[in-house]
Amino acid sequence: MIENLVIVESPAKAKTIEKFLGKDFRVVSSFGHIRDLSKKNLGIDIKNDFNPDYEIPKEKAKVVRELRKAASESKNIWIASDEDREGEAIAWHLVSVLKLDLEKTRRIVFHEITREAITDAIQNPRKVDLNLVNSQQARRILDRLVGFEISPVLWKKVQPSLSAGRVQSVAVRLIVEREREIIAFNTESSFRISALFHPGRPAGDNSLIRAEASKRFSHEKDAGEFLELCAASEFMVGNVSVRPGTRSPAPPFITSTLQQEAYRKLGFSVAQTMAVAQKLYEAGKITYMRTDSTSLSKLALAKSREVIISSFGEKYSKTRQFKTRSRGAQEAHEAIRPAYPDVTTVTGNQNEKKLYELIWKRTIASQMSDAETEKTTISIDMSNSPVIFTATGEVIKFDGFLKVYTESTDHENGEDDKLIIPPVKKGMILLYDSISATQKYTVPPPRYTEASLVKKLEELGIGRPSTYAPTISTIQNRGYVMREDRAGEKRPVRVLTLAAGKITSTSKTELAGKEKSKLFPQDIGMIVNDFLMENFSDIVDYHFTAEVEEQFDEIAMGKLKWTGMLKKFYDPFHSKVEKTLEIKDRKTGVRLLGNHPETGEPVSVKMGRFGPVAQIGDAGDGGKPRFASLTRNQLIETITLEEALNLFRLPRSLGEYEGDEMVAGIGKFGPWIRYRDKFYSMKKGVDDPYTVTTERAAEIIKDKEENDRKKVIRDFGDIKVLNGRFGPYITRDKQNYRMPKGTDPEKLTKEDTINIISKTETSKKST
DNA sequence: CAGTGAGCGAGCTTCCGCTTGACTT
Repeated sequence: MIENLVIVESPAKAKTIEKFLGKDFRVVSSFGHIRDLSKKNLGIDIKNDFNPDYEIPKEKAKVVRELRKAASESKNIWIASDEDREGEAIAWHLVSVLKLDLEKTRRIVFHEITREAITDAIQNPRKVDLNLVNSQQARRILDRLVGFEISPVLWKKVQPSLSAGRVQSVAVRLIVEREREIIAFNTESSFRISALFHPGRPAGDNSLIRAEASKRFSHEKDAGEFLELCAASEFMVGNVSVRPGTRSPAPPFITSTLQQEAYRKLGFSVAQTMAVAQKLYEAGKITYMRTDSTSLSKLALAKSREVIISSFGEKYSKTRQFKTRSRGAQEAHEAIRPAYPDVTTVTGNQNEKKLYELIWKRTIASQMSDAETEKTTISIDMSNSPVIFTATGEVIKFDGFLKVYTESTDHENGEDDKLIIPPVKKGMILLYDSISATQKYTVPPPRYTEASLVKKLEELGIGRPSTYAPTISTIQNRGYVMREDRAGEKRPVRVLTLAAGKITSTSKTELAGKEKSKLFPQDIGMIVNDFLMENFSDIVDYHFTAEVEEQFDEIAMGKLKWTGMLKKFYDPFHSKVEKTLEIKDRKTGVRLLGNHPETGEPVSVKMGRFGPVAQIGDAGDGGKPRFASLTRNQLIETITLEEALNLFRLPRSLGEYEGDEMVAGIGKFGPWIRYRDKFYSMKKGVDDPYTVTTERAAEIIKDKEENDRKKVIRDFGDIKVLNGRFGPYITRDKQNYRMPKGTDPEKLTKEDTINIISKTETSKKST
């Protein structure tokens, strides 16, 4: 018999805690929730006060078996699941599944994983808080009702296998609406005037002052006239102001900020960040990575202080505790920090090292002094114009936390790098080195990255640390959005430059609209979003989660009955579901583009059975419409009549090669040529399926065939020795086998290859 | 891997939030 059994959620936590408790304690883990609503159907008896039908999922059967055994062998049971709504529910399910006594079971919580906190927790047990449990049940049931009643409506009225939910549908809405802002955006350009001044004779770069004019000019002509004014003007220093300032460090990482910074500084996807952090956590190198709290344990504060003082000196230390800002935070864990702040680097792969270093720097910097700065602003007046030039410069007087870490921003171009301003006085005459008018374009709002979407969701209080990464996967798996790159387009930039009294004009180009790893909505995402906006606007409302969260809080405080809250939500919601099911037609997002210029038939685009499709003509009156699939990057919302008509030019015949026809088309993976039932890819950026000639097509086929011939080194019928991207290999039944080192592929016999294959097969089985 | 786009019907899909392995390649 074991004296005491402690149940926690995470096995890594169990291991740590066991070390702190004596041998009278055994610590086991529940691996999160052990029970959930039935998977097969709704899992809720609506008529019977929303009575939930809980079951133990298959993958949890083993854990539950082991927990039951451990419980039966123990005298006292302590449930130490996390101190939040979900943790309380886990405790309650454990009581129920392990058939414990609700009155006798000791519920304890650790605010941090330190000996002190754990001993303190053991001395202050309480009972399971049923109000908190009920608020979790309300949350769980509401999410199930929303997801499992709206999704089937989508299957009937839009497309099978789609999904909707309180969290994912808002994530999609954000992306769709941002795209529409970008589509509607009108790019304008104006001329921005910047100048380089110097006091008297130029004395090298150090004495140059970079200043910007207060006025911008819409047209090149006006900008040119202003430069002429400048050529004839005298420049004099107006005001000089020197102001001290401070900069403070960012709070320690929580899940969302870690995801953002790992994306900005290391280029990690949200899922990748979580996977690497999980490794570090399991290895005991960092604290728990799914958290919404910025607070640090007393121990971490003290340790960080020691590290800072010994590395940088007393002056650099400033112990601080940050208030958690995020909405709906439940603060069951600490911030994400190094388990041992005195450990600066860790072993492990490159990504683990990089992420650890980032976490270490952020934590340490948060406990360091403010940086002290001095900001200088001077204005420069013109003798013949009211336009004023302004120059700003900043110097760091004391670096403080900046010694270790600076937070990145989402703005890619850090063009406002602060320069040092040489000492100047009011009334001093300045000479220009050069003054230029540069064409600047306005930019549309940026598309979301995975990380910036997480940031936005968190601001809205939607989703939890454990669900940000899965939510982003879900909306991509459903095809609602895709993470993509765009090459961007070149556009002209006009520059006028005044130097030594002469104005010259030049033309440059810049790249506009280049995108890397951004979230683009797809047609089906836009259609589903519009459908939800039309029929379930309250569910996809940005405030919906915040409003129900308020009610969950009231349930937790015992001020509101959870079944009553659900009824009040469900009745009007369900009648909307019923009403929406009465809609006759499927929503296809159909858009009429105009009429065919020759036949006059209507041309439209819509979501078809196999994806977005363009259509010429109607099906009624025995008419046979023609169809063509849209290509990647074309949207139903933005495609033009001309682009749609162009789609019908493919597939097109390219003439004959050695007596057989060649056909060009565009597929999922780019343009192709079909010849004798085989497909040949066209070269990206070289060949265009609309214009490729018969000769060029024949050449592509010849090249490919020659490459294929080179590819086969030995041919033994069912077994072949081939030349691949990574060198020679053996293939049989679509299975590939590596060549042992030092073999000459030309000399292989069939026997040899069979030997190699059987050797690889047996070594595979043994692992 | 790429082409399809008639219609019917059975059986399937789906949520959010807590936790990690056990599976494949």
